[in-house]
Amino acid sequence: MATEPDEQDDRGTRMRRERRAQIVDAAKAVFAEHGYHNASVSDIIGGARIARGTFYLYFESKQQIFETILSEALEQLRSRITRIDVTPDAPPPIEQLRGNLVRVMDYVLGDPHFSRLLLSHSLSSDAEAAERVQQFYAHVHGMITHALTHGVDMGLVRPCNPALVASALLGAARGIIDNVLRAEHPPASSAIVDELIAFALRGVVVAGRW
Amino acid sequence: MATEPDEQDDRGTRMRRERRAQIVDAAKAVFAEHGYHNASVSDIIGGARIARGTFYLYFESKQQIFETILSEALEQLRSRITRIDVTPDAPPPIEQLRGNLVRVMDYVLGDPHFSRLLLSHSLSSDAEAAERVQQFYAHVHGMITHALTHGVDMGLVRPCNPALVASALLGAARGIIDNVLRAEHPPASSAIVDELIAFALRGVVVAGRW
Amino acid sequence: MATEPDEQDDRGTRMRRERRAQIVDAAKAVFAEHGYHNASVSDIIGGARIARGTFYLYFESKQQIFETILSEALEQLRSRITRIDVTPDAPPPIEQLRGNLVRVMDYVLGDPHFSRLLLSHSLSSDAEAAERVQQFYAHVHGMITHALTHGVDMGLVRPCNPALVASALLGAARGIIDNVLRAEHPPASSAIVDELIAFALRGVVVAGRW
Amino acid sequence: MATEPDEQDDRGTRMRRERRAQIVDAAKAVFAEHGYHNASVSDIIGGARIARGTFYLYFESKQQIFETILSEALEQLRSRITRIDVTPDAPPPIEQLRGNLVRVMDYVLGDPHFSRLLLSHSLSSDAEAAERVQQFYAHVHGMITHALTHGVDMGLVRPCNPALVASALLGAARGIIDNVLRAEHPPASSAIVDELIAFALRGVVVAGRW
DNA sequence: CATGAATGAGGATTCATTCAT
DNA sequence: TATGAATGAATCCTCATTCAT
Repeated sequence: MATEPDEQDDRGTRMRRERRAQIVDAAKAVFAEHGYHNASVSDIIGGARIARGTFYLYFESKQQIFETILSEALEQLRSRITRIDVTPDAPPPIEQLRGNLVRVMDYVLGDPHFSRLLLSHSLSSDAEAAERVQQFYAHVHGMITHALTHGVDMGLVRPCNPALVASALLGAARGIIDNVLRAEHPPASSAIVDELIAFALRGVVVAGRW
Repeated sequence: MATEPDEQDDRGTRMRRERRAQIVDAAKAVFAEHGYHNASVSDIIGGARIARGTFYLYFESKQQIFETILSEALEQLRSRITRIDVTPDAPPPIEQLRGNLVRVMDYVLGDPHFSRLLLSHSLSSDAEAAERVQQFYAHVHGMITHALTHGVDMGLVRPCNPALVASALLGAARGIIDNVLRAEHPPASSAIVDELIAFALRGVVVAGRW
Repeated sequence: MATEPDEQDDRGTRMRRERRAQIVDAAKAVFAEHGYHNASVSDIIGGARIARGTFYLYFESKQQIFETILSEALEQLRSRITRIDVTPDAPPPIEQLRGNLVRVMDYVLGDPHFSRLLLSHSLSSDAEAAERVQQFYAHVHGMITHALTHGVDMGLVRPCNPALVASALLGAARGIIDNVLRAEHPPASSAIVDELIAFALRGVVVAGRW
Repeated sequence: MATEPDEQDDRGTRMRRERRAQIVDAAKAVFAEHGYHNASVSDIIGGARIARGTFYLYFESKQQIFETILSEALEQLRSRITRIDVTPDAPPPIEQLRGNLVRVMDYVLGDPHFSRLLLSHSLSSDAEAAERVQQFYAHVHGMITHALTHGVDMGLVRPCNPALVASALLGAARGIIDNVLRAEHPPASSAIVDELIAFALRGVVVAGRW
């Protein structure tokens, strides 16, 4: 009565969104701590302080909430990674790469629990989810492979097996993320990214040697 | 009766060892195919062609056989990685490194299924097992960090955050292993290792550039 | 405001009755289609286009609405069955019987879905409802038994175990109803009833034989 | 060691059969008392004095044991009903019919709980089971219809709608069974059957009248 | 030692009912 | 009165583990 129908609807929708987010947050924490299989719906509803039935009001099943969380996180990550623009007027490729990495790193540091989950994926959960994660990595791997191939053609990248080196690069990034997630006081994204880029470009040996 | 007690014991012991190995083999295959949680004791005893109770004569629990297998595999890997000897008479460090990597790679290619399991570890199984895997990686990470620190001191490695770069290196190795394990016809260990070493040492850019 | 209090009350009462009927109709359809247990309150409120809570404003429980519907239907049937009047001035008993059967048959054909429910009663729902249906059949069975006993006394009915034959007669009626309800194009009530009466009176053999 | 392998196997098989029968008996009683939906697996295992898991060692699900019981009972009944042989040398058809009915009646009286279940079928359980029961009745209905048609052709049965009268006959039989199952001290099968046959053949009126 | 039937704690999911708005 | 989000008891089913033979 005090509010217009629209406002009521809005409030209803907002409350629903908030409740949903509350469950998702609890689920993320639980999945991150125990893994998919060791996480029980009881854990999730306990964390979210809701009744058992309420969970099923918002998600069809434990599997579905997991896949939902996964998809949303992967979408977040995908949206933070943009294909590098090599047209003349675009910013230097390295700057674009750095931008991608900083954005990813920011996300990772902002949702550390779930990021841990992404790093240790595969067989842990169900086939559907594993496939989704796998596709995400394949997607990024493809982008890197493409960039490397391009770089080799342009004489910027030394001759190599692009697919293999792309795996190494992706692995290096994951390794650093893993390291950072374990740290109590992780460095700022930019510092981390600088180290990663330096390593990726020039390896570990001092310039000129070798 | 036909054999002396000692021989009986020997035979008994040997039979026990064989039976145990038979179970371990079956369990390895099952864990590799389904992951820890989706692997059931039924799958294992089915693969090993033994009765349910027999399994528990050789192993305390599903968890314990998993940890046993894990430990044995990690021990295999550990034994293939030797600390790099920097005394004057020792072979060149890079050769020693290459040797480590080739031996690891050979193991990985020789037991690809279980290696997959090692790559996607962490939360998949129980805390105990996750901890063991974690310790292994920490062990290797420590060795790399040590070597990098040493290399920086000696002026061979460019100044960097050794722990972070060690994570990148370890990640790169894992990335390449992951890639190789997915390949239908993986290259020979030495070719893979060459690519990894080249990347680790010099990154991706052409020499002289940058 | 535009209407007097009494009219308001009337309207309120009428609206309440209509709402109630709306729910009953939906519930009838749902129970008839799915049976008591497989019918969910969600199905009912979906059919009645009302909110969940509204249902409980009109009925205490799923069980109660079922029993209500059942009672109303049984009352309908009861009211269509009149005790046969054997006083001299009354119409011939057979005509009265035929009247009963035609009225019942008309009801059955008019609400075929729910009639199906009545035929397959007993254990399907809760004890209370089963008891009600049972009582209805017992009531009818009693009437038939009474009539048969009377008929035997009057020399119209051959000597028999009246209770047992009453069960057979009731069963025959139910069998025919069952048959008719399954038919796509059921015959007219009177045709069905003629067949039933002929069977009940004379059985299947040709007159004179046996 | 004291017994031959065969005997051991036999014993194992026998024990398994006995256990299975023990569960089936308990389930029959529970289903008969509460109906399919109101019967819980807990009720069954409570009645059978076994652990929860044991139930699933012998049956896949609550649904499956119900269908199994149903099928076995229907098979029992089917095997007790033989097609009536009208060749010259065969026993009189009425005697064959009586034999069928007595055998059915004996089964019904021997397993009264389950027989109750069969009488109140349909929507109570799952679609699969309802279908099976329905098919059984359709099978019997078909046999009766066939016999009636034949009887009409031979001039033994008065002209009628055979399918409708078959429903009445089947219903009469079910009605009598229902009555007998409710009785505390049911009459002997043959007495019941005599009454049913008399009713089916000649109806209720005294010979000569009408 | 070997066997496999039996066990029962634990987990996912459903749905009739309640209650704050 | 109407609403529909929230509740939680109840249910089915799985599977690691035990133990009598």
